[in-house]
Amino acid sequence: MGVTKRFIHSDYINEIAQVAKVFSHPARLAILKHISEQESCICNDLVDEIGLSQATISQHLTVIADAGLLKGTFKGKAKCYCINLETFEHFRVLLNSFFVTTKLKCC
Amino acid sequence: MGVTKRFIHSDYINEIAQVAKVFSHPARLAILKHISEQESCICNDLVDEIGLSQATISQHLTVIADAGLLKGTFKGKAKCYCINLETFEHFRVLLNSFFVTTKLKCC
DNA sequence: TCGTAATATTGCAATATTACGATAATATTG
DNA sequence: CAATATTATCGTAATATTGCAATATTACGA
Repeated sequence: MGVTKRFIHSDYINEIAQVAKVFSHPARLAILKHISEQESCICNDLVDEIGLSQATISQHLTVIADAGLLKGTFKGKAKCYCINLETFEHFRVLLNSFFVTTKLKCC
Repeated sequence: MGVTKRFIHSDYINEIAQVAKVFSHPARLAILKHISEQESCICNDLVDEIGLSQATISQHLTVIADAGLLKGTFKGKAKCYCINLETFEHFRVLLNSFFVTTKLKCC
């Protein structure tokens, strides 16, 4: 089918899966890395740095932004992206919580 | 195209993306949770607990096992699964490292 | 060895994802 | 306003993923 049956799982499980999905593509990780290293970043820079087309980079940026991981402002012609640290930290804690709570009960 | 261009990224980035992918499906998270809560687990129990077919559960178990997250032994007719804590902890540290190192350099 | 129970594999249909070229939209500069 | 630069969106092709029924395999007990 190709469609994930989310309704059979808890909200907690679904949220973690959704968060993990954002980080499950190397291009998105690379984008996050690049943005973090430059404090702010222009999409066109990313196109040069990473070897993907502008359209593809823009798509990945949308996924990252939809997850709430970006704060975008305009600076000159280019859109200036910045990582939303609050969301980023929230995701770190969320993912870690899965590991910790799972580990505690394991054999 | 549908095919991820892994060769343009570093091994580190690719490894983290691969790990995140394992955790990016709610069924796999649910399976890990169930196994951890029962110390050991039979696939058929998972089929009852989670609302997916035996074939689908088995497929997800393969993905989890291929990642090195399971230790499987035989107990009676059923296969007894147990989480590989070393790998599990390794993955936790790996994912966390991405967050920590990215965060440190961010604006 | 035969039957049974449990798990794995195969094949398929439906949907999702990835990637890119073309083009549109938006903002800045002249 | 026109030209330019930058980013977003659309359409499309190729591949991946998800899920299940059917079947195969495996292990055990009679």
